[in-house]
Amino acid sequence: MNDKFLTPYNPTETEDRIYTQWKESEYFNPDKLPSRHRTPFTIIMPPPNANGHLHAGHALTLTLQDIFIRYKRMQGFKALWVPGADHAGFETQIVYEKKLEKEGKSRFKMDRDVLYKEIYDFTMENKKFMEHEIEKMGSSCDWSREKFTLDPSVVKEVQKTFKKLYDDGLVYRGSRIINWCTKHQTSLSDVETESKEQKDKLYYFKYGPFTISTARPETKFGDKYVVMHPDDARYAEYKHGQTFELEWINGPITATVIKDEAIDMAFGTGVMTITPWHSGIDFEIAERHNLPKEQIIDFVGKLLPIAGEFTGMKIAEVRPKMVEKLKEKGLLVKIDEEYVHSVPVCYKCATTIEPQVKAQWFVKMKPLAELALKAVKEGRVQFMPDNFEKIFKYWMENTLDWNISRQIVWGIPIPAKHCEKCDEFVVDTEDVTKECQKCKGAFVKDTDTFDTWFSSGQWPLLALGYPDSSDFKNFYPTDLMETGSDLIFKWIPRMVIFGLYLAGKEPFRHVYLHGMVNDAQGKKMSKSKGNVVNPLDLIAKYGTDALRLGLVVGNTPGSEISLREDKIRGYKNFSNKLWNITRFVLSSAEGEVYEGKVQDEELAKILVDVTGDIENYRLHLASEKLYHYVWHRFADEILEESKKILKEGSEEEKKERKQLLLHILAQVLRALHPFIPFVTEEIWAHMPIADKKMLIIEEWPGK
RNA sequence: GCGCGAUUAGCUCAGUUGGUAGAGCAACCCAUUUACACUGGGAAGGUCGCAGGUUCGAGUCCUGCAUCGCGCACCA
Repeated sequence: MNDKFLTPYNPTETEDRIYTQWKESEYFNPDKLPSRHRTPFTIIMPPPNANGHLHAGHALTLTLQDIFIRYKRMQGFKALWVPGADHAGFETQIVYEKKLEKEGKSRFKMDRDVLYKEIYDFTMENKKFMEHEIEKMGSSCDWSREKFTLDPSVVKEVQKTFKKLYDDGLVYRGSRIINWCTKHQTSLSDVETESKEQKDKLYYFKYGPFTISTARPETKFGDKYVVMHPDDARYAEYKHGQTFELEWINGPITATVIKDEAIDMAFGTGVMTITPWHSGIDFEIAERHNLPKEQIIDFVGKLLPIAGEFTGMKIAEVRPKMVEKLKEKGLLVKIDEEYVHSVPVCYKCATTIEPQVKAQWFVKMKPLAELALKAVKEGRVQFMPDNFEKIFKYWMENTLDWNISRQIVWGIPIPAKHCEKCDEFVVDTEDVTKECQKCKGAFVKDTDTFDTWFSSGQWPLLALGYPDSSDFKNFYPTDLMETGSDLIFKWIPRMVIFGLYLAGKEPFRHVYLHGMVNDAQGKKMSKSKGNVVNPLDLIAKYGTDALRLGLVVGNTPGSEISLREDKIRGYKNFSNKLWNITRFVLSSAEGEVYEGKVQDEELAKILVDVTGDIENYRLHLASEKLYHYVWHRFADEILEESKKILKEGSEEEKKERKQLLLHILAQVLRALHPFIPFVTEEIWAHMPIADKKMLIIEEWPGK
């Protein structure tokens, strides 16, 4: 027996060496697998952001995907797992802006090209860390196929998709209400905002014969339309279109009555004035009745000249001052101090979103969402756990047009131009149009970039080299998409849509969504709370195998998991237990070669069970069953009873028992390999088995 | 306001089709160098959130309620 089993298992010493062996074997590459591997099984890795280090959530997703890939590879599938890296437009730009802030710089004072180059270098540097960490997790992904979301071929294809959507009438440029982050100076899509509940004051003002209420008096300077529900009996005497004179903030104005069903009669007085430039609802009302829109607040959050004496002031400053002024004019009716409502905030900096009207590129979602909805209803895309199907459908039935323009440099440029003179625009992927056909003015390139999710949404296609590559022909549609449940809106629907729209086929058949990884007390990890767990620290202490098992056992699909160190420590002990079992088996069976003749019905039955569990995405059960069998059945009982047989049995009984021990150990190593690949591969190398291959391509033991 | 999820041992969580409650950790007792102390054996610990219902039988199915968490909407 090898002396190495005389000392406890050392993950740190083992893991990097084994990973190198796997890489050298080239078995991560499906084209290099032995001939028994014919039917493709494909997973596209959700590309981690290339702007920093991996967190616990990455550790979980990589573990789950690697388990499925290794399992399928052992079963004889032509397993492909495509790794990637995401430039993560807005998020990376924010990370870099924070870095600039620390250095006392601002991106708004920098040349665009210089800034782009700096973020590019920063990203390339961080991409290396991220890739190294994917390797540390034991991920058996095919590095020869790795893609980056800013690879020239990817950029080109994303721009072509934009052109195609435009030609098909599914992308349009429009001046519509958008979510504007005054800190980051960019528009955001609806999924890039969050709701924040807060308590504000609700002000009631006299507006001619009416009393209106508002939480945002500072937007009211230009309000000239007063709106009420057509069925509201209280205001039946006022007719739609009727005008009246009134005294308002900065003097007398003429206002018009508008009747619209969007008004909630139960709210406040049932009457409101509208500010179409700074409110989604008001914008819609204005659109319906063809009313003018006027900007009150500029893009940095300061009042425009329409505010008269308040021009140039910030919102927070203006609000009390103008309320005071209205009070002096006798127009303040009352103030409700306890008005609790939610406001949209930037999901990254929590700055309150200022709705603005701005010319942007939009994707017309309804016809595309219908494609996705149909695919899900027909079962061509299935969710695990299946309650996500309901959420997906609801979302697809209630889509808003998607703003894909971002006013940031870090991203894929939108291939469009507009005329300096008349604002005519043109989509130009080849950069050939120089002059406006309408007015002969000069065209300038759009400086906006795409929403990251516009390119990420096409990732299953792009990662496989859509449209012409052989990989795309061989491996699309993919089999499984494993990602966090928080991406059910941001990402999953967009991938389904683009897959169906561009390739005519759903991008994946199954979606497995894991829950968020929380700290030991079940609290969300965040830098501000200081409870962030770094997977690399855990790997250094307990080994990757232990971390992987700790993330998988008892973790049901979709539900949150509390990451506790004592649990991971327990699974480090399991690796060592397996190590010592091997020590006992190999020393007991010294000189014996595994003949593969014995069977063990009990184990065979468990392996059938485990196989069923994995097939049905019950990894938490599969892993626990194996753990329990190895520790409490194989070690505690079978090994113990073997001691007596090996000591007192006949020669025949001894030989049979040795074969049985080798058999169980071999089967258990195979079955555990997807879960704890390092220690099993290491032990496998010392098994007395003739003509064995590396464990990574050995046959899966269950039926 | 609408929707989703959770509520099971001290803690963190399993419990696949309804058939006398499980794991890991912690705590308790015993064993003291055993393949493994990163160990073994043992014992203890739960009216499965509450109230009804269906059933021969409910942690599991149905209804209602409560508490916690999350998402969406409104956000005048």
